[in-house]
This record gives sequence, structure tokens and C-alpha cells, in this order.
Amino acid sequence: MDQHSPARMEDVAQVAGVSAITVSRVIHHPDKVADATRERVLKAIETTGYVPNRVAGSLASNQTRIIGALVPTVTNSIFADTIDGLTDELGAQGYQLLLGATGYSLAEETRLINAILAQRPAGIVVTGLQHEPAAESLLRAAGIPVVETWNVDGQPIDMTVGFSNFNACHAMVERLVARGARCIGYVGAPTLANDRAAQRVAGYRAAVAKLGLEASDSLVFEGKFSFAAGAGRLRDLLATRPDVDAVFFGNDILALGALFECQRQGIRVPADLAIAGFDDVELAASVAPALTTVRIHRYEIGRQAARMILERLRGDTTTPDLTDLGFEIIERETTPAGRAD
Amino acid sequence: MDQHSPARMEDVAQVAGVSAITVSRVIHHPDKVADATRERVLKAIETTGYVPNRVAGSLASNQTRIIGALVPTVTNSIFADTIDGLTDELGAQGYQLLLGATGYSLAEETRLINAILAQRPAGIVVTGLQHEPAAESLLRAAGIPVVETWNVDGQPIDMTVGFSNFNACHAMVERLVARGARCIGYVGAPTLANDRAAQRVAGYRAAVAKLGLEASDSLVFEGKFSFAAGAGRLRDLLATRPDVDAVFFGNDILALGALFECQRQGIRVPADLAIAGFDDVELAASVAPALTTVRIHRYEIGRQAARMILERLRGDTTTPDLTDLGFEIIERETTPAGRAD
DNA sequence: AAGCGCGATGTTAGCGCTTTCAACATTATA
DNA sequence: TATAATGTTGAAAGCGCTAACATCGCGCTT
Repeated sequence: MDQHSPARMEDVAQVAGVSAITVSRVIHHPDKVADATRERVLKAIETTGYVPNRVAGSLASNQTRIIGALVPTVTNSIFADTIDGLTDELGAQGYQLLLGATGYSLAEETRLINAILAQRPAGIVVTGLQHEPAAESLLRAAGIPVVETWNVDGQPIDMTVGFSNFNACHAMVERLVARGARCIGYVGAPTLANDRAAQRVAGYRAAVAKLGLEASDSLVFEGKFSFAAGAGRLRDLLATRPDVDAVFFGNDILALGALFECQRQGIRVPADLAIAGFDDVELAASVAPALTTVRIHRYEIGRQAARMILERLRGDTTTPDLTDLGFEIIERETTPAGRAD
Repeated sequence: MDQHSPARMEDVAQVAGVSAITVSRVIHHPDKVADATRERVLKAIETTGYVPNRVAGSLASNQTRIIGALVPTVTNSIFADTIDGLTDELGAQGYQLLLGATGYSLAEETRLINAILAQRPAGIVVTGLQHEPAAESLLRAAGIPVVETWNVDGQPIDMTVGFSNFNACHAMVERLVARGARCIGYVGAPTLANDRAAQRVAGYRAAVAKLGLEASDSLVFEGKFSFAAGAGRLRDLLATRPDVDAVFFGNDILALGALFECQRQGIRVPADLAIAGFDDVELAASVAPALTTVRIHRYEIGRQAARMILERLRGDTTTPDLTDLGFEIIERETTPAGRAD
């Protein structure tokens, strides 16, 4: 008892006067053990302070209850919601989350995929559809359910859950034009190693071109994920192109930073300049004027990704390989009001 | 090669014409293998697409490269920063994060501690100093480094990294009074199963009492972590106690929600009402008027927690068991300006 | 009363790796 | 040249658990 290596199943078995396999049964198939025996074993587990060793169990059974997940960064509240969706669903089913942050680096992603796969997870969730070829083959060869999230525009490895960044931005530009915008600037996240951001600008460019508006590089900027960057890029844009009447931001943080900058500079929103964001963070609705944005279902992405993996593991073959959670244009006060329709 | 179970170390060994142990050496102690042999093995790893099986490795060596971490919720951007600090430091050292979210439930925390311990992590990080007795004994019996975070006011199990929530709130109240406040309300997060929140109100109460100000329950409210709750509790407080001249919020989200509410209601800040928050989120500095708040080092908490565990694992005995990262009062525009001092 | 089925428990083998110890070849030392 | 030291590789054992099969005893059928 006082030996300082933790109790093993064998120790519990000895205390309960049974064999190890019976202890294993009490833990995994309690109904296959007689009531009296089960009680005795449970008591022995308690007195020995036994905590099952899943690494041994996983090796023997050749399966873990771990799901790997890779996000660019956790600090970006956007992915935090997805992670919460993941842990909520996974936790309820007795699975656990092995988390990695790539820092928007594809090379780091590959490295982390390798490290996670070494733990032989039951499934893995990654962000986006863009990966190094090495990462893709690693994922394919792993022989486990793989879910790519946050983007449905592309060739999935296995399963996908998310929405069309392209369509969402396209739709927002159309709405902006319907509300009177004629010269629309765009400020988005860096597109390097970020297919979601790339699809977003692409959607903007396509819509602008389709609607016969000016589609110039002088209208497009990139900014890091911060309020300060939103303010800075707005200043840059206004300096080059004072004729813009609307700016569409690739995420709400940039948009809100720009909105605050407008307030500081006395630019009236939306009278002088319309502003639209993307993500619909809580702040978007709480700020004054409230931000027009695109609502996406961040928490549900995580939740659904977990569900798809779990169903696949259960042998459920009816699960679709692609779940498009869609998006909604939320018009609030930073864009001109349209007639009720 | 086409057999669909993944390649084992033995398979690699065969391809390279060596024994399994040599493959193991190439992976873990490359310098203990002759150059030519190493090259041959590396090539064999490549051609077989071998990904080491760490669950087998962990069982054999009786050690994992996994660190467990428990936070109340990831969505709260506050903990997201800590998680990023953790993954950054851990990732750099070849360790991985097994993450759980307790949802502010102590029972759930105990359940998750058990599940995480079953994976035999090399160390574990938990939030706060308050746990169920069962959780505490589990943690003590595990025989691994344990770090409790976000609070240093209490009895640690092993190591601690954070700051004094009590002192921080005490200091802010003192500052508020120095700036002219005479009737200070307090709105904080629910204190149930949240020792950090409990210490914060306690700090407020102690300071108010010490300074001879009114310390009435009618001045104290609890609100969930949302802008809407901040606005709502402010309305409640003002309805009961229209005489308050300052409100101190237990976190920035509540404070900012209240600030927006003031803007909507035409309450001038800080002329009519001073507002102070806690956490110093990015938005606090970006909003107008910028929010007076308490800066704490959320990312560093994670970073430092990881470091402490890693150093302990390395056998470094010089690491202190307690790291107080402190706090800073950041005076901005939502409180009356003091004379330069 | 023999045989069958079934529930409850145990025995054996082995998951893929690392640890420990041994073996051998090569070089340095006396 | 003998011996020790060093470098390189391998063989055997076992980590703690579970899968698969084996065994036992009991009540039931016919």
C-alpha cells in the first residue's frame, strides 16, 4: 500500500480476492460481473486509490479515447469557441482532447500532426483544408477519422465541417451594394497559410467584379488580428483611397478596431462610411453603433466535428462526410438601413 | 507494406537490416548510433511511413510527454491566453497538452482529473486552489508535479503560479478612493466554485471596510461573464443605489458591458460614474473612453506553469514552488484623472 | 440422470516499445 | 603484444492491461 508506485489492477484484484480480469470487467462491463463481486472490487478500488492506467489499456486494446485537435491559436476567441464545442461533446462521451496550436504555420502543423498521431488518437480535427503534402499523407495513412474544419471550399481528406468563406463574403458584398455602397474596401487577415482568409478575399473580389464595381489592389489590405491593426489599416486605406464608402473587414476584431478609430476621428458610421465585419463576436452586438457582420457557428463547428468522429467510431455509416453549417448576414447599425423586406 | 495496420518499429528495423532497439536509438539517442546505420534507419522510417507508437513507448518507459490542464472554460478569452502560454512552452519542449474544461463545476473537475490521470501525464495544471477533497487526494497521490494557477491566496497542493486576487482588488479600491470615489459598487463573477472570484469580492470588501466606506450588500452584485450581464447588473445597481459614484467590476467584460450601457443611457463616464474593470483585455485599451483596469499576466501564467513542471521533471530543485506574477493598476479614462505622481 | 446451456470467473498470450545486460569489434594504453 | 577502454549492436524480459478462449458450477430439459 505504501509502496510509492501507484496501484495496479493486480493490486486491486488481490485486495478483492479476484483476478485482474475481473477488475477490468468491473470497470468496463460492470453488468458482466456478479453484484457481490462487483461491490467487493469497487471497495478495493477505493481503498487502494486505484486509477486505471489507460496507456497500458490502450496498448492492449489498440484503441485510445483521445481525440487530437489542431488550431492556429487559442487566444483568437474564434477558435476558443470551437474548442469548447469539442471538449463539451467529447467530455460527455468519455473522450479527451489533445490540443495543439500551430501559430498559422503549416510546417508546425505537420510537426504537431506527427506528435499527435504518435499518441494513436481515435480521431483528429484540424483547421482548414490547406496542409503540407507530408501532413496530408500522414493524415490519410493514419487510418482514423479526420475532420477538417472552418472551410468547405476545397478537397477534403476525409470529413469536413464548416461553411463557405467565399460565399459568405460574396453575400456580404452584395448586401453592402444593395445598401448603397459603390466603392468597397477590404481588410482581411494575412492569407499566408490561411485558406479561410484566402477564400474570404476571393469572395470579396469575385462579388465586386461580378457587380461591376472597382476591384483594385489599392482597396485591399491585410492586417493582423487586433483592434490596433483594424484602426491602422483603416487609416492606411483612407489615406490611399479617400473615396471608399464602405469597408468590409475579414473579422470583427479588425472591424471593431476600425469602428473605434472612426469614433476617434469623428467619421460618422454609417453616414460617412459603412463598416461590416465577420464572425459575429459578442462585442459586435454590444457596441454602439452595433456592428453589421456575418454570423457563423463557431461552437457548433467543434460540436459537430466531435459528433462526426464519434459516430464514425461507433460504426455509424449514415453520417454525411460534409456538414455545411452555413452563415447569416446580420445587419445592424454600422451599415445603412435597408427597407424592411 | 500494404498491410493496413501501421508500421511498427520492427518493420522499420527489418527494412533497415537492424534490430528494433537500433531504430529506437536512432529516434531517441541518434548520436549513439553509427552514421551509416543512422542514415539507413532514417531512410527506412521514411519509406515505411513509420510514426512511433508512444503509447507503447510510454508503457515501457513508464513516462509520457503529456501534460494535463484543466480550465473552467476555453471560451472565456482570459483562460485562452493561459492555454496559449502552456502550448507554446510545452510544444517547444516536445510535450503535449491534454485539455479539459470543467464548466466551473468542482464535481466535473474531479471527474476530469481522474480521466487525465489515467493517461499518466508527466504533470498537471489546474485552475484555482479550490477543489473537492477527492480531487486533492487524487492529485497528491499521483506523484507528479501539480501546478495550481490564477490564485496564490491559499494552501497549495504542490506548486502555484498566479497573483493575489485579493490584493489586486484591494489596491484598485484604494486607487478609486484616491481618485475621489466615496460610494463604490461591486459587480463580480459568481463566486460558487470559483475561489478567484471569491477572493476578488473579499478584497473589495476588505478595502472598503478599511477605508471607512459603506460596505453594504446592496452595493454588491453577481453577473455572468458577458457584456449583457454587465449592462444588466449596472441597471440593477443604479436602480437600488443611485448614489454610487464608482463601480468596480470583477472582470473587463462586465465593465465594458456597463460602459456601453452608460453610453446608451447618456451617463457620463467618469464624470457621473467611474468604472473600473479587471483583466486588461485588449479591448479595454481600444474602447473610448479607455477602461481603467487591473492588468494581470494571463499568458505568463500558462508559460510559467509549463516551465515549473518541466524544470521539476528535469530534476531542477532550485525552482520556487510559488510564483507570484503580480498585477498592475492601469488607470485610463473611465476613472477621474489623478495628479501626476 | 445424463446432457446442455449459460452465467461467472480465470488463464494465457501478447500489444509495441524500452530497459538492462551482454556480446562483439575496434581503438587506445602499457 | 596483451589488456583495457570505448563504441556499436543485439537478445531477453517485462511495462499494465485486454482479447480470446477455457473452465467451472448450476439449473434446466427431456
